Amino acid sequence: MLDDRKLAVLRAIVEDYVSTNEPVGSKALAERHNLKVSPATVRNDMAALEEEGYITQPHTSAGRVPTDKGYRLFVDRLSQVKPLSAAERRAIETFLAGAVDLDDVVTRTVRLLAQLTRQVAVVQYPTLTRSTVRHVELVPLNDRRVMLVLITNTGRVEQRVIELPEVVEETRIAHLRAVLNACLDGCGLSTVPELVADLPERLPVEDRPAVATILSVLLETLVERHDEKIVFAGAANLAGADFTTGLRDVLEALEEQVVLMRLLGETSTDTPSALTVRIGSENPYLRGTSIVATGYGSGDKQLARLGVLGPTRMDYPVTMGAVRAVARYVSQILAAS
Amino acid sequence: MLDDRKLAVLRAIVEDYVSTNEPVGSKALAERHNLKVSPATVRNDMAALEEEGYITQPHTSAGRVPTDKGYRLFVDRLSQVKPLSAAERRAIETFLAGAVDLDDVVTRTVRLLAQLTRQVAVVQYPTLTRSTVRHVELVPLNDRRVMLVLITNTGRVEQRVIELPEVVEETRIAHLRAVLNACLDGCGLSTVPELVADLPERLPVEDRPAVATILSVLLETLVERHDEKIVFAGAANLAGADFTTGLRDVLEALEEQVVLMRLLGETSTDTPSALTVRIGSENPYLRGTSIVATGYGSGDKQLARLGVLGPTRMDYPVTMGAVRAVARYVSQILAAS
DNA sequence: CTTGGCACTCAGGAACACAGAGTGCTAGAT
DNA sequence: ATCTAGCACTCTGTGTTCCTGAGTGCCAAG
Repeated sequence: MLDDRKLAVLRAIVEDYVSTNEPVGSKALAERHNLKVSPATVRNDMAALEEEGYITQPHTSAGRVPTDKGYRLFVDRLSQVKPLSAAERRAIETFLAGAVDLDDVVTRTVRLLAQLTRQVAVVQYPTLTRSTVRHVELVPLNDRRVMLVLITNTGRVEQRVIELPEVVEETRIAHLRAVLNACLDGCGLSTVPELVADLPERLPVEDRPAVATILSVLLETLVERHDEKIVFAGAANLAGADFTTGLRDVLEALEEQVVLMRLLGETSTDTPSALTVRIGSENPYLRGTSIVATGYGSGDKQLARLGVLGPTRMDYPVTMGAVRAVARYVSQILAAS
Repeated sequence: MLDDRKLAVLRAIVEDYVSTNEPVGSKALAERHNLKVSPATVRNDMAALEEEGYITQPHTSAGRVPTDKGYRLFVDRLSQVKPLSAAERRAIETFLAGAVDLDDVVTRTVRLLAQLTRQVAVVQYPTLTRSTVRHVELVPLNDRRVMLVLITNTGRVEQRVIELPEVVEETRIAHLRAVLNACLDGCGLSTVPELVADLPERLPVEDRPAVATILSVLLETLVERHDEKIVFAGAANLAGADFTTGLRDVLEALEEQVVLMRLLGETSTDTPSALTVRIGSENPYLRGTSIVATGYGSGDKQLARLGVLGPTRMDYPVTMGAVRAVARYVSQILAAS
């Protein structure tokens, strides 16, 4: 039903349309790609492809344009992820190498990816719940206030100022800190609630109000950042592109953490390190855009996701190559630190 | 040369043009605002105003449009900052009240301001250099690594992982921490370099390499964040507006910390709490946009600036009211915490 | 199954006319 | 001295028409 030549025609249509942004006709197609057949033959194939829903024409007697379904087939079967050039690889390495902390890694990554793909890049902060506790610190600020600092193995630091219900001596605070660390060090964040559940009972009764306050803040910190922050960069790249859905909608989505989260997160599959591509109407919101995403993280644990958002008419092989490469480098950086 | 009526005409032109986005003609003007003169008279005044450069016509025989100079006069002499409605004030209060830490305050503020003005809001993080040290913490991670945490009176926390040149016992670290805090607590960040200058000499010689490493990181932390981060929100509001300079340029500027910094920062004057307005070509970059900004901060110290960026054709009285109100509320919040 | 030929369709651009809004100017009214 | 009314003029924006060219679908021959 779809023989090799028809697939070749589809591939050619996608490639031409992506690079020219104009509906591609049978004649130009037969010339530019050396299919060794006449335009008329190409037309027949096109008719078949249109019949199947892979391409469409904006108006009667214009060239053809790929549909979402067409792009899908192209991505799945007709294209290969394009590796980056050596120069690009070097650029990535040097750019990411200079990062000083987690914030910096994320910021650099998102900018890098935006620049590399000339699209909007989106990076999710490593999710706390999959991280482990490296250290808990209680810093007395004065006799009624302590600062809780939670450090994770990904280098992320969360802090909260806590008002205590009563004056607590520094030595008690120090003791509590020791207990907390003994209890939590190295444990997964998601296990923290169980681990601290019986903690108040194991401490002197006079400390319980203060402990309860501190623990509730600790748990709140864990919950609050449960689905983690997402940052983006490269919004300027939207200016040129034309979206079927309004530009406004896209910009709004970018500032709406929840929407972004779903766009990125819902793509996660059994093998999170695989590239996932969502094309146009496959997206839950933002029907007019495509998303190329993948997981990243230190070692074998996937911590979070990053990706690129752009118009459906996008150079998928190149974009996929860039996303994959950046994800790998970031994972390396995170593993090293 | 510019009598009261001419000024009234200019005010009317600005107001009409801002609300309709169309060049305003003499007839409509004479009707809508009850200047009690005929269109012909208005025309004479308009001719005078154009002569002086306050208004211009896009093409012969179209209505008039204010020039940058016209807006400037309007802002300086013809308009009053419009206070917010009671409902808006309540909204601000409740929205900002829920903030849990400095990051949260800034994030909420910038979103609030964007929503309130329907423009792009820009908020600069409180500058470290004007803050004071509240606490320095050294957290041993293992025998070769410590984490340096610097807490300021604005609630900002900076942290760095430090690789020590040699193994240092925990007790030594604790001692150094005590010394550092005794030395720095409550001091202005800008005075830190002098204060720690002779510190190595006052400590046992065997600790010096480690101390030197730690101090250099501490100083680096101070310097690096010297000009602070700027965040923005409300980019979606750009979608509707039309900029003389391209939309792309504006989006690029928003992601370019340095440019934003200058746009916000260079407006600072002797009295930083005053509203500053830069109109169109008065801006160093981004000629086609206007910026309404002001300082904010706890107490009488101005810590940083916040503001709004939008098209030159902007409702200045309303925008100025919103910026002023938000700045005041944020200052309150910061002072309270 | 492929190819060449042919009639058909439609978007986009050029040429044109025209209505409407707005102006500048001058002469009269206050 | 200033305001007003009238009038001729100048534009932009819009609607109409026409035309070209790219591209198609179909059919009959290779």
